Amino acid sequence: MALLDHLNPVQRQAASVIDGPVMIVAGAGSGKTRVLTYRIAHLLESGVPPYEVLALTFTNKAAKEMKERTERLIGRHAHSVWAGTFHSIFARILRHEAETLGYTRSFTIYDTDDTLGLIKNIMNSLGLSPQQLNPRAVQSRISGAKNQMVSPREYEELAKDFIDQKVSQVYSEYQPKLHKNNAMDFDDLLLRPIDLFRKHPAVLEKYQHRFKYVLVDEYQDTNRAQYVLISLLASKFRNICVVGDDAQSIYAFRGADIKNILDFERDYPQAKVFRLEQNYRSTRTILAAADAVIKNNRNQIHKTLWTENPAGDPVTLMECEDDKAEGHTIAQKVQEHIGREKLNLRDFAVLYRTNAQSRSIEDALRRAGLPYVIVGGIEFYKRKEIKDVLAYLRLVVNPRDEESLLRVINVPARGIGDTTVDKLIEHATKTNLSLFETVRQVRDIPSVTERVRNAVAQFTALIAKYAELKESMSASELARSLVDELGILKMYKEEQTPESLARWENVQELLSAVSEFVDQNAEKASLESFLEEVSLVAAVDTLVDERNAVTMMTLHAAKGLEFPVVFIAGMEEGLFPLYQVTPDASELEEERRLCYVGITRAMRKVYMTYTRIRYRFGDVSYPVVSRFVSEIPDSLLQKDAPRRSSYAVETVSSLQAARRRYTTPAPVKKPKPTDGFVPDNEVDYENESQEEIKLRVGVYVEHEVFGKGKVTQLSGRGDSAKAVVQFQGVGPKNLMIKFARLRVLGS
DNA sequence: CTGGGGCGCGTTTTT
DNA sequence: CGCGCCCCAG
Repeated sequence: MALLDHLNPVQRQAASVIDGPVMIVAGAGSGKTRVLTYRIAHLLESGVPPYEVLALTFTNKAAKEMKERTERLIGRHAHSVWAGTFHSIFARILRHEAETLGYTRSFTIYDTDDTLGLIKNIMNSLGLSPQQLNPRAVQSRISGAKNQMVSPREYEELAKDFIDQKVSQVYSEYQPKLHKNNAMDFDDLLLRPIDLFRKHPAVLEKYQHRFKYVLVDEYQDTNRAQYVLISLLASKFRNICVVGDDAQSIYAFRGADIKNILDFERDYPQAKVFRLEQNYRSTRTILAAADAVIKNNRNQIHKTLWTENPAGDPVTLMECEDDKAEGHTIAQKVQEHIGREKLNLRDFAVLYRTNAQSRSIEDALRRAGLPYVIVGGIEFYKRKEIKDVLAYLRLVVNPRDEESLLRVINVPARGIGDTTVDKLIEHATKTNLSLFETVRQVRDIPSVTERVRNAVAQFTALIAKYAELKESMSASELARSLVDELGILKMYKEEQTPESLARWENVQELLSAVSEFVDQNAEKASLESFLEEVSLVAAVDTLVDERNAVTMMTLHAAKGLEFPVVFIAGMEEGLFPLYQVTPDASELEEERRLCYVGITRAMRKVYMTYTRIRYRFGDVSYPVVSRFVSEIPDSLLQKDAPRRSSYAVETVSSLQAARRRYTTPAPVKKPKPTDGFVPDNEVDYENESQEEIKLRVGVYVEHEVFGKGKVTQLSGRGDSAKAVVQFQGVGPKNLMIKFARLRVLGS
């Protein structure tokens, strides 16, 4: 049987037209990835060398899946295909061409936290206080401008209002500063290649020949810069194939332009367009519900998705008293399903609009003993202790990286305080030297005391030492040795709080991640490449399929995934659709597309929940059910009886909760889940809850630091529960129970 | 210069 | 409600 015989007729055509521009409009669940992989396989079978094929995606996970599936079809040959995210592919190209652009190939990639820090520093030097101008707003405007390819100069001309003028000032400093730091932000990873290609036609031509066949996944999510980049690369051979679904465009907020997909036929008049409209994933009811919602969008290419699947169950809507009841209801439904059908925990997904919603659901699942994984949330690589170590590694690789320098110059505390740092910066500005140079020549600054000079000198010697060791040590040896020398692990270990122990674990986890990276990438495993990979991992990338657990994530993170049973929590006006004031039409349409994405993740069953009382920002609201629910006809909807909140006695799962909150292993290659909970043998839950229950006023307890004492007062519930304990010889202390690790001694 | 405590702030979604 | 940041005391 020939390769393409496994496809339906439209899929087959879409996969077999090799030359010229092709657009595949692929509805949800219509076998998009299948077509893409078969298309690549077919290209290779037709004699196209794998290294001439470039497949661009938005997440590493999607790229990896595409590659693996192609390899499964036609073998190792497919391994040399260039498949990756926009950002990682162009970062790779930029490493090769860095010198042409005035960077070194060791340039650092700044994530949003790093750039925010940079923006704050610039604002500070310009005398702009964060009160008068929110640094985050500045950041978002600068990034927006860059996505639209508006230069600092152009921005200045366009800036009319007061805020834009200030932003313009910052932007004008920002870009040169990045360059000076030998650093690029996420936007630069797309913009600098455009610069490169435009200024150096020979380089462009080299890559045009390199990538004769370009495929783009999730084309509806491309922004202006990505669009230009694709056009440049494909303009010579015009073998470009884009796949997308305008109904699933959910990233307009960060510059994705739905016009890119709508205009494809105009850009490439000879383009062949294929529509994949048969859905293989969902029941008829689910599709009908999704369609009923999306058709309220005016701005939409009309599509008729159909399926041969059975009608299936209606969508179930469940009203809950509050978020606690909501979590409880979800947990209960999961258990019901598992008791009734042959379903695994991994068959369930709980989707929500905002990460903040996860907590109450988490609590409920934990209480029900249901293992779960959270995709995203507070990410591993954004944790303070991790960022600190990474900043050292970055500095070793790229001493011009001023943000990293400032981050760690006094971490762990070595007596170089703000005053000293200000002096250093001032001196650097005056002498026009880089900050690292200035720091190296600290002896020339008279106002710095001898003691501080020595501290600074030691710091630079440390960095210099590792910069040299880098030539003879593997990345993992270097990281281990640096961390040891810094005494970071020791410091966290000695602090003996649950947070610090969790940080200790995280740093250990980071070191294992480096080792693993080195093991898996052999001679290619430079420190630079490790750092790059780390900067470019997305939350979804860390989702492990092997783990049997309920998956929790935002609706955004769920795109591209599918689950037999899907819960969408928080179907409330204001929350989903999310808005602060009155939403404008286009924002509302994006929210609606997000709802469409959510519903179409489900294969067999969709549950929606909403609450009558919602706690947000610490106060209450009494939301009304989301308009998206109302858009689903009654014939497809089944309303469950309202759920009361459960008034069961609350037990505080102290240690466990605290540790979990601060421990989030998610290393690079074979990542562990970003967050979650798996009952295991390490902790005895029974005992733990018992201790909690026994915690009453009058009881004697023991604390690791304060010693023995008597509980005199209890307040709060759940994670915020506190106890006042009268310690012998120490006096009264107000403690958060979840952190305090109190050992109950008896009455 | 460091650390702790208190205040005020924001809070969408992500490469 | 939780976190980050600032200020204050040591």
